[in-house]
Amino acid sequence: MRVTIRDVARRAEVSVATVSRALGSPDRVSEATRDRVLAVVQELGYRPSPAARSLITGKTGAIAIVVPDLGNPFFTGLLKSVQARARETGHAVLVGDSDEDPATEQELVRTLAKQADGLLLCSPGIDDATITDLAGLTPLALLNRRVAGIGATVMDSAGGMREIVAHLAALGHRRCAYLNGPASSWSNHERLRGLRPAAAHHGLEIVELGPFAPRYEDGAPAADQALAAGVTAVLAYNDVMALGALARLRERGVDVPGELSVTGFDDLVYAAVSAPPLTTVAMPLAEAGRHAVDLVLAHASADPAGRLVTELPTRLVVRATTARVPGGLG
Amino acid sequence: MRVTIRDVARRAEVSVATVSRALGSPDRVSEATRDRVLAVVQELGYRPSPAARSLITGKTGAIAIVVPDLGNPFFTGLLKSVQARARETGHAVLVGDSDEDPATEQELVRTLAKQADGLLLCSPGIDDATITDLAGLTPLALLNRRVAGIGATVMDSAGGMREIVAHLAALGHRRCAYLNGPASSWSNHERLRGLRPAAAHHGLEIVELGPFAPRYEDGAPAADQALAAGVTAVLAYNDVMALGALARLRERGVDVPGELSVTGFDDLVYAAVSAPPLTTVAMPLAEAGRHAVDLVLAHASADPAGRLVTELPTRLVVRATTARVPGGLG
DNA sequence: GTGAAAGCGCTAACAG
DNA sequence: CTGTTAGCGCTTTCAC
Repeated sequence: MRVTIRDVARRAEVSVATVSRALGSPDRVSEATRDRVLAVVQELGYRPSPAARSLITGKTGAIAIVVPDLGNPFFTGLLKSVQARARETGHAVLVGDSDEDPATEQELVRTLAKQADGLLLCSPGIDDATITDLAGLTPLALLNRRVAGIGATVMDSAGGMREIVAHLAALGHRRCAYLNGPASSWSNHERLRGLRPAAAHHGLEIVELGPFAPRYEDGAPAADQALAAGVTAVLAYNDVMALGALARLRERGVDVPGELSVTGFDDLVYAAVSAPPLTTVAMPLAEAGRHAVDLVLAHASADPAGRLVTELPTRLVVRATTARVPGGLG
Repeated sequence: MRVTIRDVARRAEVSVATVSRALGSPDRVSEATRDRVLAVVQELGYRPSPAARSLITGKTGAIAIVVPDLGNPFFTGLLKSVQARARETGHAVLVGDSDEDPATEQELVRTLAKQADGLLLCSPGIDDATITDLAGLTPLALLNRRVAGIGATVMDSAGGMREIVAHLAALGHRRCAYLNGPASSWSNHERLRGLRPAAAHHGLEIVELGPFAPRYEDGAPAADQALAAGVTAVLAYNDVMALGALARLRERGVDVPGELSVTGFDDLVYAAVSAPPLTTVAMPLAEAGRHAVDLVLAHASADPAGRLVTELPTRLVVRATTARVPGGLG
């Protein structure tokens, strides 16, 4: 706004074109000129206007990410790594929080699409058709979701679920409850896709409860229902829900894992401080964020991005909320 | 990029100016014309280019926030409420994570300043002079920090600390450790500003340890030092650190609060699920975020913003990590 | 290697 | 109430 390219040009006694080149393609300017221009740039503290530049190049120098809940450490973990990678590539990051509302989510995408060179979408909520539609607006990369023809970075939920089931089965559990996340959530489907066959395979009966919102507060009613279902283990959709359930169980005097085993999903840092520390599945957040940024940027520059969808591995982390089934053979 | 204002103008058989007005100042266009234009806008899916608009108006329609660590729920809690408020006012939000590094922080501010109408800075790290300098670049609002002449929203750390001290003193503690946050952190100073006089007043001896980085992992060495210091209570700089310390203490078989009391600061959601649930001080994050956005926006539109700095109250939340001093009179 | 000039898409006077 | 016109700050042909 204050110091423009003309100020620099005048002071360096060159044309604005030369200033522009000195900054953008240093090798198309003589060394002497470049040094002089750069010195003036430094002296005046000149920074090109992103808006003006954007108007011409069509690039904004930003990427956007929209998530369902910034209160969930899973998404902020992703955001942190996205921000870091974006910075490395010289991009700013715009963030939108839809508060789990599909309509808001869509509006956010439509708005941010114009303000960013690419958009990362963590959207359990929107339907496939709409996503395909949205993908026409701007380079789009999905996180933890697959939609035909759209680039995505996913983490292996089904595999993680299989590990949980095997773990529980090995501990002698035969009747467990699964606390569903949002019904429309892709991640929830994936959990089920891993859970059901694995349970059948191990002869585990699964009582499905919910759906519940993936919020800490919703862990309480979920825990109550699980208790009423007469199971020996509870598999929660994610850590946040498991943590909420744990708090409720303690409130009701239920011994975890003595009377009831509990598992989460995500391995938030705080899973380690719960009482007791939570058995859960670790998600490769840092890698996923980095990967998704590269994916959307490649797409934005029409690079042949390589694989359209990449699946990153997950890993069971056994802590202290799972134990042998009560009254079992020990 | 694709459908421009001219396309709309042509299709609606009006001039581009009319389209612009129909969108921006609906009351300066006849109802009939407006409806026709709006219909075409709808039909074509036209959205004004933020870059072009920005170039003229000088407004970007975004506000930026830079924080030291997106992995800390304290900052993401703030971010969530900032995002919500920004959306209400029609602004996008840019986020920068400095990873606790002052140099990165400053670079982030300088970059984002050009891309936003205002900037919220959570900067424990940068020195006052630099902040004053930065404030010349763009409307700036500080969060949890006071610098002369600059708008700020702060939460009453000192007051919270006083409450903790009074609580601990009432439980019979006489020798406590304080785990310092970053030495240069304004919040840490504020904690001390509340702590020292209150401790003196209550006849409490304080062993100051650290500084430590306000990260979960740094809770472990902090806990070890506190243990070596032979105190009966440990006051951590914040919850994240307290949670890390708690994990370490459990690892070492120390009974909290039987042998040692522990307090945090911030009241993150996860403070309630720790083992045991953490006694801490609740910070008015939601209100602070909202307030800061309004402050910076008022500043950006040269409104007489009212109070330059607003202090929001904090509140002690007693949970289960504090108890009577061991061997006390019970 | 450098300069002049033409816009990028839009808003804001200024006329009518 | 509506149209014409002049840029916002910059990059990018196109000449020289």
